[in-house]
Amino acid sequence: MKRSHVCGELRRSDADREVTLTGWVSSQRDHGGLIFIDLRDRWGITQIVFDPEISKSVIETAKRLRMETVIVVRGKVVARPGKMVNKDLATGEIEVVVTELNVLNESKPVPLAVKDPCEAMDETRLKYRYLDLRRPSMQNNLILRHRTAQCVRSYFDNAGFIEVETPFLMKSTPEGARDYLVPSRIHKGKFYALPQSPQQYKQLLMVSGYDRYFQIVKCFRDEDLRADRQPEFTQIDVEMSFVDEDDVIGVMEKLMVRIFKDILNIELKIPFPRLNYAEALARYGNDRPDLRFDMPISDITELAGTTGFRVFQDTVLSQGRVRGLCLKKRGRMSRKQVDELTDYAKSFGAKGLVVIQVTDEGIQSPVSKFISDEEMQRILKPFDAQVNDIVFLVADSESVCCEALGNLRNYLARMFGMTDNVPFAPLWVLDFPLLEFDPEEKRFVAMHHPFTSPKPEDVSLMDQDPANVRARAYDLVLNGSEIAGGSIRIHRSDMQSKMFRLLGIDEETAARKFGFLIEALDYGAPPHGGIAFGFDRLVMMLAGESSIREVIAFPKTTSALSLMDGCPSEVDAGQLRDLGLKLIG
RNA sequence: GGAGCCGUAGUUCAACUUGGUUAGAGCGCCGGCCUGUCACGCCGGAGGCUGCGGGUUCGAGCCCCGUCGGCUCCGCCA
Repeated sequence: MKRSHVCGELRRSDADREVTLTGWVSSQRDHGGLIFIDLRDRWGITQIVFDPEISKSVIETAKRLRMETVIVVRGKVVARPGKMVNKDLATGEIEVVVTELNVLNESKPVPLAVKDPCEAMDETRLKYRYLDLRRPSMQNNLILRHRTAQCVRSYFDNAGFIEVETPFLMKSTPEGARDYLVPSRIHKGKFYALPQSPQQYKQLLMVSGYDRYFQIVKCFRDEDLRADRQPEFTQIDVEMSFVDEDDVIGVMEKLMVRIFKDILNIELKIPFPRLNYAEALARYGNDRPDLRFDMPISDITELAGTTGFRVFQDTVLSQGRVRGLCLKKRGRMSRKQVDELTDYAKSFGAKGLVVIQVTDEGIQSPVSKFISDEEMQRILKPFDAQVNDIVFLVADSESVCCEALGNLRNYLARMFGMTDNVPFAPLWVLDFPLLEFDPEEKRFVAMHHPFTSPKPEDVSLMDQDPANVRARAYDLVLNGSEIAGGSIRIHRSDMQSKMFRLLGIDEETAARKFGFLIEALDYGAPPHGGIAFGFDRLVMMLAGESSIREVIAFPKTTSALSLMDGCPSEVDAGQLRDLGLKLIG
C-alpha cells in the first residue's frame, strides 16, 4: 500500500475520497467501540477513526497500536459535522474512516515524548536526537533552515554570484581559532586542517577572476562552545571583486530584505543604520549593540570628578571614566533588585554600581550623603532623569565601564521586556581597529583577520601608531548578536607583507604559512572584499530560538560531544599505525 | 582553565522548613471498562544502585569531598 496523500493535506473538499495514509501513531483515544488515532508525518496530523462496525479484525489491530508505531491505513475521507471539527488542526474539518490497516513497524516505548512543547531534558533530546527531530517544532525549524538556504541560493544566483566549493582539507594556518587537524596517512607526521573559513580560497578565487562568489559552507573551530557557537557551523561565504564597503553592504542588505520577506513576511527597511566602532562602544558599551531599545550610555567623568564622592575623584585621578545609563519610567527598585544588578555589574569587573533612584519623594541613593543636591542635579542632567527613572553609574577603567554597562543595558532590557515591541533591529558597525594588542602574546593581532585592508587615510599610522589604524571592516549586527562580518581585503603583496610584519610574523614564517596567497597577490590580484554570514545564528533568530542547537539537526553538547553517536571516540590501533600516530599519556 | 545551576521510575518532576516510616505524582508501558474523542475519561498493575566513587552520621536522595555528564556564563572564539 503506497500513500496517496500526506497527513497535513486533506481538506473538506476531499470528502468521500478513498485515500491511503502513512505515518506515526501520535495519540490513541480508545473508546471501547470507536478508536481515534492522530496519525503524524512531517506535513501534519490527520485523525483516523476505527469503527467496530466496519471491520472487527482491523479494530483488534488498532487496539494494540502503541505510540510511535508506523502504520499505513486505507479509508474514506469523511467531513466532520460542525461540532466535531477540530480548529487546532489544519486537517480538522475531516477524518479518515479506516477500512484497512497495516503495521509497518512497531516502536518500543519511547524515551522522550514526541510532542510540543518539548518536555525532555537536553541530554535525553540529544541522545535520542532522531526522536527529538520528529517533534513538529524541530521539523519546522529544519524546514525553515532549508527554505532560508534556498532563498539565499536563489538570491545570489539572481545577483550573478556563483557557488564554488572549496576544500575541507587545507593547510593549517596560524592566527585565529584553534584548528581541527586531520592526520595524513600518505605523508606521515603531516596534517591537514579543517577550514575555520574558506578565507584564503575565496581570495584566490578573486585572483582567478571568479568575481561574485558565494558558498553555503561548513566551517570548523576547535574552541569552547556557547549557546550560539558549535565546533562545526555553517557560513554564507561571499566575496566580490572591484568593490568597496558600500557594494558589499548593499548586496547583503538586499539579501536580508529578501530573506525576511520570504521567510517571515517582514519588511526590513534599508539602508540599515550604521555606527562606527568607537561610537558603538561609547554609546552602547559593545561593538554589537542591541538597537531594539535605546537606553544609551553617557560619560559624566568631568561632572563626577568635581563631586565630593571619593570613588569618583579617585577614578578620575587614575585616568578612569564615570559612565552610566538611565532606566526610564520603571519606578522604584527594591533593595534586592539593586543588589542583584550590582552583583551582575561586578561579574564584569566593576568594583560597584552606583544606583540613583529618582522618586516623587526625591533622590534616593547610597551616595547622596557624599554628593550635594546641586552636584546631584548636574550629574543627572545628561540622563534627563525624571521621577520614576533610575540612573546606574560605573566608575572604572574605560573597558570595564563599557563591559559592565553594556551588559547591564542588555540585562535591564531583558528584565523589563524592552525588546518585545521591535522584532528585528539590524545595523552595521564600521571602522573597527585593524589591530588589537594581545597582552598574552605581547604583540598586535588582527582584530578581524590578517588579510583585512587598513583604511587608506590611516596607512601612514601603521608604523608609529598601529593601535589607531582603522580597518575597512564591517559587521552586521542583529538584536545584539553579530551575524556577519567582513572586510575589504589587502590585494597587494607589499601591503600584505607590511601587515604580517606588524603582526610580528617574520618573512620566513609568512612565506611558509601564507606564501601561496602572498605570491598570488603578485599576479594581478584585483581589489576585492567580502563577508561571512553566520547561517546558524540567522536561522536561529528567524525561528525565534535562543540556541543554534535548535536549528542544527545533529549538534554537539557544550563539551563538544555527540551524545547520540558517542563521538569523539577511540580508534583502532591499526588506524593509528596507518597514520603514523602514537598516543601519549 | 574558571564560576553558577542541574542529574531521583522508560520519561518529566516531587520528596520542604531542619538528615529519620515502605522515595511519591503526571505522561508512557501492561491489564480491564467505555461508540465522538482530539491532553478522551474511569479502575487496577508493573516499574527505582536517587549519575558514579568516597566521606561524615546510629541513620544520607538530602550534608561534605572527588568524579562523570547536561545547560548558562567568563576566558577563548582572526
